[in-house]
Amino acid sequence: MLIRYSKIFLMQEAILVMDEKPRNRVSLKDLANHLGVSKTLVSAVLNGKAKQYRISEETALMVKQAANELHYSPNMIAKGLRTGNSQLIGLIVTDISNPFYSTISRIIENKTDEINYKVIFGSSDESLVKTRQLIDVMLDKGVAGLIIVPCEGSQGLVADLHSRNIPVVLIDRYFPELEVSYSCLNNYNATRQATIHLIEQGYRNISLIAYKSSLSNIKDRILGYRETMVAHALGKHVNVKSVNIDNPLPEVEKALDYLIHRKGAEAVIFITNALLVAGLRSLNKLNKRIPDDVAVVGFYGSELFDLYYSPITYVKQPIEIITEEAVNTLIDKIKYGENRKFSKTFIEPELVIQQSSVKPASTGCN
Amino acid sequence: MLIRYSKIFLMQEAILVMDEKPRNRVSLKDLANHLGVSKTLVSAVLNGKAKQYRISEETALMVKQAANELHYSPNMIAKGLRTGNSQLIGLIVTDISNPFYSTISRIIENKTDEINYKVIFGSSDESLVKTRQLIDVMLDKGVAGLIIVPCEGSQGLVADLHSRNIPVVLIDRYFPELEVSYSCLNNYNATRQATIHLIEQGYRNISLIAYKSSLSNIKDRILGYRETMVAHALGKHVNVKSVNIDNPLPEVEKALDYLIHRKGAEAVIFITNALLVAGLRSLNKLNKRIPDDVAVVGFYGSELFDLYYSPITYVKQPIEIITEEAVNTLIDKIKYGENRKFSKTFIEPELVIQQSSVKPASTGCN
DNA sequence: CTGAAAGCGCTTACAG
DNA sequence: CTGAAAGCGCTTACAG
Repeated sequence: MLIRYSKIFLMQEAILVMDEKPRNRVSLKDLANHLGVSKTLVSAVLNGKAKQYRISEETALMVKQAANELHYSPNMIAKGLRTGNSQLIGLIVTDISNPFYSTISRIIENKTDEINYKVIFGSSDESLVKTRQLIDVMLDKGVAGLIIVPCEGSQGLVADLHSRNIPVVLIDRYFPELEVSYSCLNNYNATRQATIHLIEQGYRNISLIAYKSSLSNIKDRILGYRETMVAHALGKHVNVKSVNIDNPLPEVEKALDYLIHRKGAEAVIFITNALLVAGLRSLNKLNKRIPDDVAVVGFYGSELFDLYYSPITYVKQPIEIITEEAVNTLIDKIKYGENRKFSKTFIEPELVIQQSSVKPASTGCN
Repeated sequence: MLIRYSKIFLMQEAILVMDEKPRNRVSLKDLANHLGVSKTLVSAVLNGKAKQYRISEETALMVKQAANELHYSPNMIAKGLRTGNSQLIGLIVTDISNPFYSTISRIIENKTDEINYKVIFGSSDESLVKTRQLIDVMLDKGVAGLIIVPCEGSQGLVADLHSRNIPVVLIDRYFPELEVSYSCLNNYNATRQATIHLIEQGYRNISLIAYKSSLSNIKDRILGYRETMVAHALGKHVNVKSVNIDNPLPEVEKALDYLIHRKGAEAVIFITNALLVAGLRSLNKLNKRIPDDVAVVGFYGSELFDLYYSPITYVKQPIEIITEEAVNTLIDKIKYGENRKFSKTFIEPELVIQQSSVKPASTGCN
């Protein structure tokens, strides 16, 4: 084995002396010349248009065989330039290193693989400027369409894309004022379910910790909680604390301290994964036990939460379904044009109930 | 606001009647015509070659202004076809939804952004076939180079890339028999440090749980443990259990049961994050407390492990440094050719010591 | 200082 | 059934 590779290196060095970049790709022209036919013919056969061009089966077979033998593989850049389709789609998320978004990326990868598209991604970090830059670069690269987790204030960018008839689908968040397709969790129902569950467990004084944000997902989550509380005549216990999106820990700690000690909170809903992590840290620091001192419901649980001393109840997002819907919509748009139809999708959440929200020595349902 | 967007939609519909795809990008030609100059001139100016072509400053300024006003932005596909550089780099990881690899992706994104490259990614799922397909597709898309987490048995593919003089850098794993650049953790030292730490804590009967794999990172981790044990005259306590890479949970459980009950293991090192998670689940099930019944050291900790009832000691990978080194090497190769230099980099790990590996009622160091 | 022309590797009317 | 030619939007010798 070792010897074999050494050999390759020796050969390689020899080649290098002659030519710095021996990227010996065989082109359509090479193939055509080799066979003594025209590029048109080869192109037609290799694109499965032999029938349409009424090319004889023998000829077609000959071309295909040669293509295999010579390891011909089409230059997608040239193809893209000619057809205007690079077989690339752009994905703009908040941060690819966030497991939620990397999971979305993976699902998009799987779905687009089937139709031979590749994904180029970018992280916006919730920045409008970065989002704009990413969109521009991706368009320059010739993406056929975009899937975007839109940041706050990016309505204009998205509307612009739409008005230029560029296929775009929003995911995770949407803009109610825009007629741009999206696929999201039903965030209203998510906190609604969480709240009802806590009420059924016998909790009354239920608080919610959120982000300061005008994004649809955040607003809907707050609304779902608030309206459910009011509907159960618990309006007087509605307490929403909104913290800054970056470095939420100190604010969360202060909020929890306040909610528990001043407001008598018996249960807290954390509406994002990062808030939950900050919340658990804070509760440890405040020496509060879950669920004995305070019940907890989170969002989008990591499997590690199952290992917590008090496994955490959380709102599960059917990410796979949400994402697949977005991809399907995008593919549809790429095929038939952006403005053909406007698809809004809300996927229902699932509440995974674990120990953290179950009332100890349960007093039963109300 | 709402009204403004409605208006846009109405206009849009009007346009649509006339033309299905009004992608009104302005091209170099458009710009040249608009200005009454040649494409050559415009191209030179916009590529910062005004000086080189001795173009007057006024002319250059005029061109730049017009480019801004008309929102000209170069078609990278055309540019890529002509120059043979698509400003794209390919990233092949095991699974982009794995936080370790998505973190790598993010760092690569940041680094390549600086030089205006975009990343297309693909997940190999440790499959040779998928790896081959991904490489082919990415090459077809014209990537300027590749960063690869190579799966088992992919030496041939990597060597082939190298011999075709395609810039490639391996990350996380390497093939000692290939002269292909890589950037990895010093895995030997990682388990070495972990083992020494446990020995210093007074543990003697230390086991290790690994994957069945011939990959360098796995082999080095096992070796680091084994040799350190032997060096401390603990060879008789060397116990390595290797489980299957997919669905490790049942095997890990069986292994732990055996190691603890038959072999009297006092401490266990889990050499990947997934193994650690499986290990914690299993220990819970076996009713073993950490570190009282058994001490634990893991790899690449999630911040959630800090929240565990017994915060987990783990080997921290300086992912940022490892990745940046890989990117720098790749960029270098893209600029100067793959075979210019062969860079092997091992980054030193850092052991983050927490409660899970600290001997209770400590008997001190040996 | 500036422009006409060729060509990157494809596809697609068009002509035969 | 098959091929010559144009053209996608760029860059780069080359000529002036």
